[in-house]
Amino acid sequence: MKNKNGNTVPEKNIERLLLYRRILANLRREKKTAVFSHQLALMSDASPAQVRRDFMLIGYFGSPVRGYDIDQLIQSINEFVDAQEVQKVTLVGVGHLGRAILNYFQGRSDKLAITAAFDRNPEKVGRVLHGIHCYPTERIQEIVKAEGIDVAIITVPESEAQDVADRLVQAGIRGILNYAPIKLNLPPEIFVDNRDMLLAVEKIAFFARRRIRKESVS
Amino acid sequence: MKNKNGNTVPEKNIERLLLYRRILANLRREKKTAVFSHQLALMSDASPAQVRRDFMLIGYFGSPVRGYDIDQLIQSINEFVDAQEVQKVTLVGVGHLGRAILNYFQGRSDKLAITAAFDRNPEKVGRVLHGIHCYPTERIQEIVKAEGIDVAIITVPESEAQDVADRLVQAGIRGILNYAPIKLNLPPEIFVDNRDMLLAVEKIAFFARRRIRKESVS
DNA sequence: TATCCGCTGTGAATTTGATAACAACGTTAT
DNA sequence: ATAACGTTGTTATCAAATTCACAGCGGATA
Ligand SMILES: NC(=O)c1ccc[n+]([C@@H]2O[C@H](COP(=O)([O-])OP(=O)(O)OC[C@H]3O[C@@H](n4cnc5c(N)ncnc54)[C@H](O)[C@@H]3O)[C@@H](O)[C@H]2O)c1
Ligand SMILES: NC(=O)c1ccc[n+]([C@@H]2O[C@H](COP(=O)([O-])OP(=O)(O)OC[C@H]3O[C@@H](n4cnc5c(N)ncnc54)[C@H](O)[C@@H]3O)[C@@H](O)[C@H]2O)c1
Repeated sequence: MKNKNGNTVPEKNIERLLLYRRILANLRREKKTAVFSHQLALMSDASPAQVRRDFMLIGYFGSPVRGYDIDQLIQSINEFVDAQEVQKVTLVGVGHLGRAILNYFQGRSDKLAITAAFDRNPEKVGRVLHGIHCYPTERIQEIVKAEGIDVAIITVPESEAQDVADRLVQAGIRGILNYAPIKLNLPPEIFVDNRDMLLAVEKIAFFARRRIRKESVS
Repeated sequence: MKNKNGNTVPEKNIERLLLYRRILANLRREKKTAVFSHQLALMSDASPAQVRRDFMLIGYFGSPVRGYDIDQLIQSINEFVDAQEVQKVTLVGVGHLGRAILNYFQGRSDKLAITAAFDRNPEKVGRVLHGIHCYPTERIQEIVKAEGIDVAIITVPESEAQDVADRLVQAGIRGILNYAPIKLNLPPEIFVDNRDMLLAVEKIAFFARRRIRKESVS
């Protein structure tokens, strides 16, 4: 969690870098080859100064005349945020939400791959859903360790989430994306991101009433 | 948009207040009647001082001896964040993700209700999914206006999202929860929250790799 | 009674994050 | 030539968010 200067990298910087990367990939598809900070700023709801600061962080330098070379910039972001090899991801709880996510994830990233799913429902175990093999929950320890998976997505019911999380951590997982509406109690070195759709709608409902002009990204 | 002191309310404060409310509701179910700031802090990953500051914002005062009365505190948060009447929500795109969300949402909130869904697939139109009637996309304008819906959840494919968002705004929507991986171009008074699962996993993968194991001191 | 205790509410201090501002520098126009 | 231009990298400034730290208080203790 330290950058080359020995300081910790703030979460927000990483979020923005990942967003820039997606935008850049789209621009490249449109045959663009270079971009200025103010253009990226518009497309990402950041300020031009912030865009430039973010690129300072990863040590990429643009040209005052041509701006940022899109291919090189993507490459620099890749080097900063990606692992050397593909990082493996697992999903636990192949229900409504789990299947939607498996479906969405497929082929979207070349540096992340969901390589196994788990469920405790015997009807789902053994099947292949959206290209992913589904194993029984009991085999989490075995398979996560064998495959070297280090990120997990939890989409089991609220009541099961803590238990599943404990097993995953036991098996060596380092980061969790948790969709169950509950705070997981885990050791501090595990990076957890909670995604609660109900809290999100409640927040939007609040600001929709109050007419705040703002856009948030996550 | 303004609190009692005339200042705009930061998004983060609202997020935390909504989280406290959920935690408080759980505590009440366990027959607890009061809680201290340091207890809430533990359960919400905030600091005790921050918890107290958040309650300053909504003007609720606890007792140094008994702490915060759970029922009263919930009531105060309700008064601050909830609308007078139920706020109506719609969902557009009843696919994998859309159905998962309809399923999850049902009966979870008494101040928010999904009262209509939309899809352009004739097979889905006219059906009732998870208790919600599904209408054709062409009727967005008509039904959103008639029902007075002011928040929308977008779960259509990327290529359709901007068009759907434009229609919704046209129909009077004030806030959008957008699950399509694209930045919506909308007037600034519309509150938009983008939820991108892929960016989330990328971020977690980054910190999962980099997070330093905290050594326990013995 | 007097003393101690643990918590709240909050002003002040600190930390963190965002913006402004500008020197430096190729490019273009004249 | 050289002046004007537009953008970058970066420092200085500003703003927001968080934490600190402590007065004040009601209850418990002796
Ligand atoms: N954050 C969001 O946007 C959002 C949206 C919808 C649902 N959710 C949450 O996601 C979770 C799943 O929702 P859903 O609608 O997909 O539910 P679901 O019932 O359709 O799916 C749950 C799946 O988990 C499996 N499961 C249950 N216990 C398990 C265990 N111990 N180990 C492995 N698998 C187990 C079940 O067999 C089932 O396949 C719930 O916690 C729900 O609250 C979140
Ligand atoms: N952020 C996340 O976590 C996440 C996860 C999964 C999917 N997604 C995104 O959510 C969206 C939906 O994903 P999905 O897996 O449910 O896809 P899906 O194909 O299963 O569902 C899409 C639905 O939208 C309907 N639709 C298409 N065009 C429409 C239009 N113009 N008006 C109304 N309805 C229309 C289709 O008929 C279908 O029912 C996609 O944009 C996907 O990228 C996001």
